[in-house]
Amino acid sequence: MSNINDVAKEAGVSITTVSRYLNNSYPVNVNTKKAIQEAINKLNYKPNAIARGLVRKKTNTVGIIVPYITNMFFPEVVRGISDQCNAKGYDIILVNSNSDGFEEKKAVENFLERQVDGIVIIAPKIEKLPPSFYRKLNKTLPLVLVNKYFNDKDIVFIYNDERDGAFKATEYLLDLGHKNILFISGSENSYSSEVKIKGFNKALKSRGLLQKKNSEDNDNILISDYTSENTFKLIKSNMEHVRKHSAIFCANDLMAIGVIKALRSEGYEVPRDFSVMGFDDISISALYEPGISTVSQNITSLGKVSGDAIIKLISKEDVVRNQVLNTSLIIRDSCSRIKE
Amino acid sequence: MSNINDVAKEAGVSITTVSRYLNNSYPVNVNTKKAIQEAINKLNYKPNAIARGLVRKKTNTVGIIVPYITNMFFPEVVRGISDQCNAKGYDIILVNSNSDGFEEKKAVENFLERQVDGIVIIAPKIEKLPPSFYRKLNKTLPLVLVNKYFNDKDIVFIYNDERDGAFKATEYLLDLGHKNILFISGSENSYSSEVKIKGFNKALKSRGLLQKKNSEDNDNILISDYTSENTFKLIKSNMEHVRKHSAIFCANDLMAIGVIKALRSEGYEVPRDFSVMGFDDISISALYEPGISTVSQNITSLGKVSGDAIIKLISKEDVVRNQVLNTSLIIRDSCSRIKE
DNA sequence: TTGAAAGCGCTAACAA
DNA sequence: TTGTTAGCGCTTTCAA
Repeated sequence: MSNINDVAKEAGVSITTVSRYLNNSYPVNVNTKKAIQEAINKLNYKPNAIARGLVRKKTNTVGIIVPYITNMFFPEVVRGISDQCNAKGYDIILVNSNSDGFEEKKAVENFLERQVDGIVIIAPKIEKLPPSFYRKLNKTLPLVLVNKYFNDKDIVFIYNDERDGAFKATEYLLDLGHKNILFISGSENSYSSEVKIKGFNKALKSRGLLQKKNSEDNDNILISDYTSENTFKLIKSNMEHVRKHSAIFCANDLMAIGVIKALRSEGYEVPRDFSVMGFDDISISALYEPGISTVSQNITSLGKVSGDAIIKLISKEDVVRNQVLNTSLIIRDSCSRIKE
Repeated sequence: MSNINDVAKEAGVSITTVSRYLNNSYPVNVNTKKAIQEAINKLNYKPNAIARGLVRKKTNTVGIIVPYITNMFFPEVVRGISDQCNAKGYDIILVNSNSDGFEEKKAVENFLERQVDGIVIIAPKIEKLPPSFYRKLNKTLPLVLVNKYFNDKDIVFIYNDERDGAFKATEYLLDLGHKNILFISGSENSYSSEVKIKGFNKALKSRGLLQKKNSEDNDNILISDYTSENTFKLIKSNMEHVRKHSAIFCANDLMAIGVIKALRSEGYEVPRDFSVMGFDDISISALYEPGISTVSQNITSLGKVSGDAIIKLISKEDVVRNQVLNTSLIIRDSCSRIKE
């Protein structure tokens, strides 16, 4: 591997001039330019980004932390961020946290050592890591938090309006005449399930349908785990309870598929006997039969906007602190008007 | 941000001693250790990996190039590589090439400038970039090529035996009594489709069923584009031709779903009227109804083995040059014995 | 338009 | 067990 010295020697100039030519930072004589370029070609020289990063105190790198890269939702977001960053000359260091707060913290510290210019955390573990962690980090370097939110006016948050998505989906079901809607949550106390339940309840309340009880014995909510398999089992073993409802609203599409399969295995048809609504609009939902009505999370623009934001923060441009993206209802074939 | 000088001053020792403590490279007095650690804590010091990389000529980074991060197959591979690398203290720089040879080349050059310790290319564009490109790269630094192969005894290749997978799938169809099998290819002249067609033809030949023709008018092969939508259309507009066959073997699962949907919309049922076989075993295939019989590519171990290989290459350990992983037949419900 | 030299933060050879 | 010093490959003042 040749370095800038070799090039300078070969071209018969000083390394300063080579550097200037490389970076276009000062005028260089045309003939000198030619000589340098020839030397570069001859030696197959490539500037060392590490050395450059050391002196410039800028690595043109952004760190991304993702909970599960295998989760369909996230690669799409990573892709959006990565596209924006690459276009501006930044590279991506990607770390998979397994949705573990400790791993996330380790990744952040590693990023700091690596002198990344900015950090994007997708679905940060705000249930595990205290707000102070993120606040302090946000003071240290450009930071963007994606798809979660807590109250802080200095941090840049970019997320989908899941609450409104759940609200719209519930309204749609209500408009179809369903009065007893069962909600299948994906986890007990996560940010995402709480937000969706809020939207769900808001819609019920607006029609005077919200039962006034403490949340403990909410009997129109069942808790599953975001997987198709376990939701299948959950429905099968709670059929008696399920039968009291005419529509089932699931916190993600995978669970909606589990529900449909369970219902079928009990001899029911969707949407004939039950309406089933999903959330996320993963690619399966369009391919499945029946096509699953769901809430689209606008994943692509989530990534694009996040990538845009981190680049702007790094460039010290203004960025809106709190960007909430619209979700939209995707109507396919898994819901129908209630039979009287 | 404090540096090693600040720590040394604070602890009242030289920077060498701090460095030794940090790297555990030489014995340091217990009290000195304590003083240094206190200084580190007080100043919240983190070693600068860039500076360290410059002098050590090692960045603990591996570059990964992936054609489409949104393609379901690839995140799984990336995950495997990333797990292995992280466990050994390496970070991942990820670049999405859009399966474009030029982008891939740019990414490689960028990696070289960034002084990565090794490069893993998933599905390298060997149809566009000449073998010489990879051979030269392989002489420059540790390189692993995943899921493609060309004849070179110095490069480390890790790939699934797609040929054998296609062979086994075809044999299975043959064993069910199907004599007229239609193959849906995903592209015209790609490595992957050629390899699968070879396996397909080998099975036919072994039963004396291979038509002796030039490949131009192979009338048991239809060319699609790996998407569900276009395969749907292709089947619809070629129904007359399709009807001459009793089984359809698709080069990926998405196309299998497109085929099933098209068949349904023509009033047929799968597997009653046609048997349909996929390839890849993406997660939809288990959830779809009917469950799609397919060839599993062993994606997880593809990533794991690749990650392992690049680390070993970097550590100058021995690595098998040519690792082919077994594919396996996953039998679900989309194929049945032919009706007489 | 060009060059000499300092220095980015760190490691490692050499010396003590 | 510790410190001095050179230098990794580059950018950037300062001076010419």
